Amino acid sequence: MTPTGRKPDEGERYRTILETAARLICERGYEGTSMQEIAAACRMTKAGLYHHIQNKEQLLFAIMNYGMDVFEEQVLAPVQDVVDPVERLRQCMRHNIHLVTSGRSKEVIIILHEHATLTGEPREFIDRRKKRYVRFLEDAFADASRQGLLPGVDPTVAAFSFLGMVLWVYKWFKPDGRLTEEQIADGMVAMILPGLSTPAASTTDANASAPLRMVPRAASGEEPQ
Amino acid sequence: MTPTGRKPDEGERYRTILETAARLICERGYEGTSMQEIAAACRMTKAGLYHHIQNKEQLLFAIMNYGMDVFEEQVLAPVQDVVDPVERLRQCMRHNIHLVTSGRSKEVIIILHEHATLTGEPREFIDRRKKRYVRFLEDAFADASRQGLLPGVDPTVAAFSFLGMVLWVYKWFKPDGRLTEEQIADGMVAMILPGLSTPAASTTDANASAPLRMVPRAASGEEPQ
DNA sequence: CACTGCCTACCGACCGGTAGGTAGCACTGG
DNA sequence: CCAGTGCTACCTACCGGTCGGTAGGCAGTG
Repeated sequence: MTPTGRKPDEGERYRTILETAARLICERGYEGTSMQEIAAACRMTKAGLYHHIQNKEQLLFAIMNYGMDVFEEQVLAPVQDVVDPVERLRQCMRHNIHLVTSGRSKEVIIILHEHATLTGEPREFIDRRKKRYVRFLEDAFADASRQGLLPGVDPTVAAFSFLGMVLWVYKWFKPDGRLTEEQIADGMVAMILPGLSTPAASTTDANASAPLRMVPRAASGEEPQ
Repeated sequence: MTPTGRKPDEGERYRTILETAARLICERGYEGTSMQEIAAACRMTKAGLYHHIQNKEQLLFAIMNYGMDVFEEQVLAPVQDVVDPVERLRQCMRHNIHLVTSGRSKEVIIILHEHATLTGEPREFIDRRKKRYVRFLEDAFADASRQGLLPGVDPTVAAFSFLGMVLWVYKWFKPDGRLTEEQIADGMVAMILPGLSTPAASTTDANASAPLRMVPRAASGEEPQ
């Protein structure tokens, strides 16, 4: 095929399998989705699917790792160099809410929902990756608290409160509902990260410390539904 | 039955079935728990179990309704007559966190986790019961906002933020971990419900309006696992 | 006798997973 | 140029086991 050496697949096929499986598992749950259904959705037979993966559990593990990759790239990486801890948390919150509401990454939703499905070493591996995010938030809250920018709440409680608010969104958000992603982000930022009174749109006014690293993300896809 | 009224069971057997099934489903998920396992845990055969219930879905529905009953009795009822909206939210938050952390009501955890498992009319029925709680919180936040006691965030966003913080706890709380239920409650109250600086222990100081209705529940079981 | 509460024994469907075969391609030696 | 070899990407057919659910019986109690 294509003598210049392209080879169209090279793991690309594998990634579409992960995405297809993620879509189904996100809709019906891990235990509620059969390998048969996943194979059919990939337009394959079950045996064909098993040519690419080892077993169902490893498939879930791969999906979750893929989801963690996406998360770290879209939420963590863009903000980790922001100097002001409160601004860091604000931007982080916005990115995280966007990730959950955009509905583009079913893998992330699966990580959230199937938090107790994996066991043993794979479970611990994913938990370690999650824990890194918790630590990141704890540090930011501790920083902010030390600088007197936020009331001194236990950083762990603060971090999990942040996470709860933001991640719970996947349970109730409707893309065509009354609330837009921006309204939710603005509201939640206002609730636990005081500061700027008009936080949306022009984020360029307040962060005197880290004017770089502003995310371009907006303006792309994101149709209602 | 039995005109003198005794009849040892009278639905008591049914309730222990619900509780046993809830324990298993809470641990392994709805789809991951077989009727065989539930029957065995009730020290019955599967056919024996089916003598008491109609089918698996109806069993889940019954568990969820039972959970909503417990929730309304332990969280909603004790606080709904508190006049000050912020104090109402504070007490509500504490009761709700207690319900989730005490681990006594697996049914409530199932309601949280299996939010998309039921379909059709049963699903809508449970959703309607949940919606009542959301409305209760929205009203409280709107009240507080109108009285200038809280910053004016959209009441729906505020309500779901409250819920996210509080309910997400089921995903990470460890009874024998560093954080106690009280520390979590104090921290979360401090984060979104400003006011009293030492809020724990004596809840008798703030509610000038409804000194009754305080729950006795405490002091019983609740070992650190 | 009727009824409750539970049993044994079984149903068809489906589960995750595999054995073994094959079509199509790239590469090689002659 | 082309047969042979090896490999990838699938397939059909099947495995033992389990799923949710049921028919029908039977012992105990009123």
